[in-house]
Amino acid sequence: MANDKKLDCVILGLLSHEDMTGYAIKKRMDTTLSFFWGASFGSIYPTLKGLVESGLAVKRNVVESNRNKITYAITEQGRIHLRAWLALPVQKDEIRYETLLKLFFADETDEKTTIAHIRSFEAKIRKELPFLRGAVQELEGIVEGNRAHFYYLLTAKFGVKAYEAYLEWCEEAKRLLGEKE
Amino acid sequence: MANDKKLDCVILGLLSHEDMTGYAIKKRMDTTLSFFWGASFGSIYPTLKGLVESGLAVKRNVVESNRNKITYAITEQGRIHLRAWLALPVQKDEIRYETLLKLFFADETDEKTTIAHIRSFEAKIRKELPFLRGAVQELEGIVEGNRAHFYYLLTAKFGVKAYEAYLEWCEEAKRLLGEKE
DNA sequence: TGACAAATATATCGGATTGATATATCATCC
DNA sequence: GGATGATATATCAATCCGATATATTTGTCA
Repeated sequence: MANDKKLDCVILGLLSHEDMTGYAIKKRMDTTLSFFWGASFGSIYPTLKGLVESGLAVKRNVVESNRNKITYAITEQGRIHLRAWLALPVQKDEIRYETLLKLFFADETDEKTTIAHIRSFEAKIRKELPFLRGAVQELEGIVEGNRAHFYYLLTAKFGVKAYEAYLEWCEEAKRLLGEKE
Repeated sequence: MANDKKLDCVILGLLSHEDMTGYAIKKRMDTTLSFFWGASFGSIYPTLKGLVESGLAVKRNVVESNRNKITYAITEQGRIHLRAWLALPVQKDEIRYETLLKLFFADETDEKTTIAHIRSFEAKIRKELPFLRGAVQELEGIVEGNRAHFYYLLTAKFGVKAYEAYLEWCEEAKRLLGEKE
């Protein structure tokens, strides 16, 4: 199995911390990882299937509080795969900001629409920033001696710095759009 | 034709500025738009075909300096489609930073590897920042009265602010990784 | 002038991924 | 008891990327 299927490695990374169900993996994606990565159910479940088939993870039927769950655990082979990927150079870092796309082509629309896009971008950032700041504060307290928490802290700090810069830009963009008229 | 195929709208946006070949569209994606959007040949050519089939663009065989080119132009219908999309709320802004992903799972690897990832991220940003700063400076000179240039300027300013924040984070991350030992 | 690399230009294909949708069970609240 | 929402798994069409193939033109160095 090649090391270039990203989601294989993301899921193995999550499983390296703890055993998880597909649903729990999705939830983690939508919370902790959401500001720098994402994945859908439509990719998570087939990927888990593939990981089991190639021996990188194992499946365990668990009954917990009267509910049947399928929990996945990383294997030694899976850990080797994960480490090999971590050692490879980063292939791609990319942004896909539809807001900037619409802004770039905004000469085809009216200013009101454009300002609305910026405001809604700003609102989204303002809403997410407290969670990132909260994570930083919480992690700074408990990071001593825990490597996993330390790295989580570094990513959260990235998020805070980036989002603060975005908000500064929003102010400037709104000001320039206002002056323009 | 629905308004939810992003690449349709991106290409129509580019064609709203000037007629272009598929190749020129790809080049624009890899330069001006690269820090907030991307597209491959494997999506650009089929999309152009689709745009022509649905009457949003027209194809023109052009002979320029002994070379046969297929140039595409936006139609009035295409402009209507573009404007409708611009008026819709933004569906999704997303980051996919493999660097942050590898950092998040870095407790499975050694510190040397992690620092190397951060350094190479930093190098990439440092390399691209001058282009963005150059664009801002150039555009600030010629922006008067040109709406398209003004919006291009706003996106470039976003890039500069974001990239400067990234570099600050790189310094902090390297420092914290150093102190850790 | 000939050779070779690089840029221009178009096109296709497998595989990865999203977004939507479907199904079902369990927990909670009124 | 019924509604709603969370948990949980799964599939599918549409979309998109990355790699690859092909061919022509331009530029450069010998």
